[in-house]
Parts: sequence; C-alpha cells; structure tokens
Amino acid sequence: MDADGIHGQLDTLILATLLRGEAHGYAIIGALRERSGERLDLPSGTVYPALRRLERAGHVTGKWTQAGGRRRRVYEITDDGRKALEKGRENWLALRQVMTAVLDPS
Amino acid sequence: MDADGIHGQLDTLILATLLRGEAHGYAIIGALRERSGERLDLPSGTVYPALRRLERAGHVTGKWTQAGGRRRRVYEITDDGRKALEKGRENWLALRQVMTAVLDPS
DNA sequence: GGTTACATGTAGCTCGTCTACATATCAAGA
DNA sequence: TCTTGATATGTAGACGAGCTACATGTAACC
Repeated sequence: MDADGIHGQLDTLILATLLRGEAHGYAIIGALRERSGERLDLPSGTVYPALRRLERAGHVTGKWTQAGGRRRRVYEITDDGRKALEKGRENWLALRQVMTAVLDPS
Repeated sequence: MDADGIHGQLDTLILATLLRGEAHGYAIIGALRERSGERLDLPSGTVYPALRRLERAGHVTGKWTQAGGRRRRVYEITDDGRKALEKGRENWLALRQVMTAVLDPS
C-alpha cells in the first residue's frame, strides 16, 4: 500500500509510533513499514510535513541531535499529543464500525 | 460522527449503498444514516458533489425522475463502479490491517 | 399560514497528501 | 578511489476531497 488510502489517519499512525518512544522521521517511516508488515511505505514528502504540522499543533516536540555526523530531528509525543491520539483512535473505531456496517451485508 | 473522519471512504460508502439498488442522493444519505445506526450523517454539500464526481468517473449513471412533483436524480452503479467498489473494499481492508497492526500493541 | 421534511445544488475555502526535486553524510563494494 | 545505495531532512507546487454556508423549490402536516 502506498500513501494514498491512509487519508486522515497519518497523524494517528505517527503519534501511535511515537508512543513507544521518541524517534526521528526516517525511523518513523521504517517503523511503520516494519509494523505494517512492509505494507505501508510512506514517502518523506508526506511524513516530514506531517511532523512539522504535529509540532506546530503542539502534539509533538522536536529537537536536533547528532548521530555520527548525521543530523537528526528527534520527536517526542506531548500530553496534548496523547490526547489527540486517543481522539484519533476513537475516530478510527467509529469509522471502522460505520464501514463494517455498510460494507458487510447483514 | 460527522462527515470528517470518513476521509477517502466516501466513494466506497456510496457505491456500497448503490449495490443494493438504485437510489437518489437524499435517499443515500438516509440509508447511510440508518445502516450506520445513526452514527453517520453526511451533509448534502458532501454527497451531491461526490455523486457528480462518481458520474463523471463512470462509476454511476444518473437519470432524472419525478416523484409527486419532486424531481429526483436517481443513480445506478455501473460495471466500472462495481470494480471500483471492489478496489475500494480491498484498500479499506489493507488500511484496516495497517491501523490494527500499528494501534494495537502486539 | 408556518414549519418541517423532502430534494438538489453551488461557491468558496481549507488542508492533507502527492510528485518531484534538492541536499548532505556514511558504508560498502568494485 | 570512485560510485552506488542507504541514511536523513526538507521544500515547491499542485491537486482534489470534503467542509460550511448559502440558495432554491415542493409536499405534508398542524
């Protein structure tokens, strides 16, 4: 699965990833690829702007670090981010119920 | 649930509704509200443009009818629409797998 | 006569996501 | 040594879905 089709769930996916510990953008992409069983491979042009959006919104905080000459921006989820994730999870469950009800013949 | 949160699934929801028989826009809104257990209440400004998009794309065909002085545009799913629905269903299942894998701790 | 349900639609906007590009470091292999 | 690929971050420009608010008109009901 490429990046289309995750409409509206990107923030939730990123926040859920950060719940396991801080990470930089490239690592997040890799973590999502791995956890999804190689199904999800997000382009950088999708993830990095999303991280900046999340930072602007106060859902994550970012700080620059250095790892062997490579600069990394490591992000950490905030309390607001946890709340947003919880809301995102609820929205997801609601969507899931609706989709199941409509798609599955009863 | 209001209309946000159905991101990218609107076409699939509409096509799935039309699979049970032709319907006009207002009836589709009602059918989705009913089948979702009152959870989903889509505004007309979302559904009608979507139906026109689907018609332009060849996924549905529309024809004007008259019902007691009220004009209705009744839509029917096409073969292309059935294929699109099948694809939409597959995309949904893929998204569902990814979301489950990421959200649920294993 | 007024309100609610039925019924369709447009205008203008926001924002998420895409594609394509730009940049730089480091490790491995030819 | 040179080149390629993985690591790492980001911008520019564009598209399109869905939103809100508005506009219009008929039918049924009290």
